[in-house]
Amino acid sequence: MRRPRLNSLRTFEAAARRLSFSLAAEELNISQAAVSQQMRALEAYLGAPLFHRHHRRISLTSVGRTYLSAVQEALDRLDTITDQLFPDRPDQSVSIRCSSMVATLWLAPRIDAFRRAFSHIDLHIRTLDYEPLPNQQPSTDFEVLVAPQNSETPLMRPLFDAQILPVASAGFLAGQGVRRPQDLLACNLIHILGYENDWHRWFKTHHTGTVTLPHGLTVDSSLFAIDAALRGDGVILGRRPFIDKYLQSGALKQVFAPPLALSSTYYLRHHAGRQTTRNKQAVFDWLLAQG
Amino acid sequence: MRRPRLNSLRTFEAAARRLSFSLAAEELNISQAAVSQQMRALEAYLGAPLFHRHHRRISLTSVGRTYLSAVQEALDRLDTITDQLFPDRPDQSVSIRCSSMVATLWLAPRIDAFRRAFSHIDLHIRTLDYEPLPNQQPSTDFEVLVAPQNSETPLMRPLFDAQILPVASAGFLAGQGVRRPQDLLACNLIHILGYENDWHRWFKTHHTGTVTLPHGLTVDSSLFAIDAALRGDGVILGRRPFIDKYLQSGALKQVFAPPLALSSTYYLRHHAGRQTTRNKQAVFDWLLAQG
DNA sequence: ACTATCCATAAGGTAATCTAATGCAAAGGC
DNA sequence: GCCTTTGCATTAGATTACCTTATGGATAGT
Repeated sequence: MRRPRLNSLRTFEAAARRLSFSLAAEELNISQAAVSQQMRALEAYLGAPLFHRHHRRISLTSVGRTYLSAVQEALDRLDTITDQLFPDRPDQSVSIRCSSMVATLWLAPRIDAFRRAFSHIDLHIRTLDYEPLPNQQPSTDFEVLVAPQNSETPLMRPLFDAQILPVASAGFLAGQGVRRPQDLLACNLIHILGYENDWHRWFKTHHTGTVTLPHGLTVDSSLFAIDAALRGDGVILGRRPFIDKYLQSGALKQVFAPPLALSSTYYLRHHAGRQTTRNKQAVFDWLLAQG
Repeated sequence: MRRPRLNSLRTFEAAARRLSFSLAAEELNISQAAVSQQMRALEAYLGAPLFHRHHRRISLTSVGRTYLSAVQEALDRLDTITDQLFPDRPDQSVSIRCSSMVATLWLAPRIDAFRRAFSHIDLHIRTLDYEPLPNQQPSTDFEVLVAPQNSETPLMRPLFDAQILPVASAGFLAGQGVRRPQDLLACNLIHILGYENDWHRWFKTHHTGTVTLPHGLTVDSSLFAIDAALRGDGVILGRRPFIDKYLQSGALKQVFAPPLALSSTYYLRHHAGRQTTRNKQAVFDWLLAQG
């Protein structure tokens, strides 16, 4: 006897509130045609038109207006109680742990696209620059981390390869005349806590002979290091693709021609201990595609 | 952010109210497996169990109980306002016009099956024994009527062929010794208003020679005629399949061996003037399959 | 023990729903 | 006025959600 197509009431609410099928479609992340069809079906089911169709706009019929307020009230009530009773729905939020550099320079620029692709999913970002304790229960769904090559498993897939190479501001470089790796030893090298070894690795790879590293500035975050380099405080071991935008804008310059770089692989790890849902899997795949 | 699978709330309401997936499935006309899957999906979505699973029964969790009352209130509200605003939903009811005999002896025995097949559809039966005025707007979706053979069109399909043959109660026949058609002329023939011609047709077909019909009892409805025959008041021209159940039980007997019968075709007509919906089409097909 | 009952699960099919492409009509820009 | 843009309708085809059938496990009743 009674059975409105409940899902289509969500569509009706949006279309009636926005007074536009197109805007409702955008809001619901479906096509305009889908809204049109659903409304046609709903009206056929109810046996009365809900909308007046004008040339380039729609308006509510009298009964449509009445129905809208009733539907809004019922859906509001339902949504409110659902949110109250089930505040954190695992399938509706995704948490990801990564360094502040990854968060700021890789993830943040993609958040807009993320929201477009997954408008109904909350994204929780937790930045932690230190290494996780190996035996600890993971607290996030995903994690972006650096690991040796060939670390790939189904739950830990390569995201991108980072190039680690010396960069500095154009202004800083102009005054130094750096040509060969060993010339760098005379410059202000900027060090990052937790990554102290990188300069050693770099010199070991690209310079033969013993090296005594100058200790100019040491900062505790890659982001600060980049800031310092942008201000012309010295040379950092920058990591592409994070610093690509500064290289493109010319704010930072590569000290040498491309080959003089280290490489390390960033992985995206899926913590299987936590419940794996369809949505999380979709986000996992989307993030990989961004790599 | 928020998006409960609205349709599954209907299932939840039924399952929680009946405290049984099987009974809910029956009520909703879906399989038990479908209920089980929907509840699993809903719980996964909400991130919390709604039911305790016991050995052969389920019970609500505390949060499930709270959710049930909220969902019931919201759905009730929605259903109430929908029924108020749209009292006659064309897709939710089907009307059919037929004679009282067809209604009582053909349709009524099938109503149970109909409700099982279309539990959400209201069936309106209008019995009218007189012929419809040809140029009048049809007031029902379907109509069962007798028409000449070869009357078939896409909108008017043959439902079954009725055999018209003399029958009477066993007790009545025992006292009469009827052997040949003309023996009938000495019996009480029961006539039906509107079908007066049938006896003439029968004698014309199965008896050569002029006939003067005895006029015993005349009733204004086939149902009364059958009643009269059951009481032993005389012989009627009964119509199979309507009287099949009396023949099977022995309450009525065929006066002659089977060949001595007339035949007429009952059709199911679909009134296209009225809105044709998916449901109405399904009912049309179902009725034809019953024929 | 044995049977019947109820829920869970998996595989596969059906039906609902969506998208992409296109049409149409009117409004707004030039 | 003509042209472009905008918004809804419609269709066919693809995709996804949903349902059914079949099966298994567990237990309560016989």
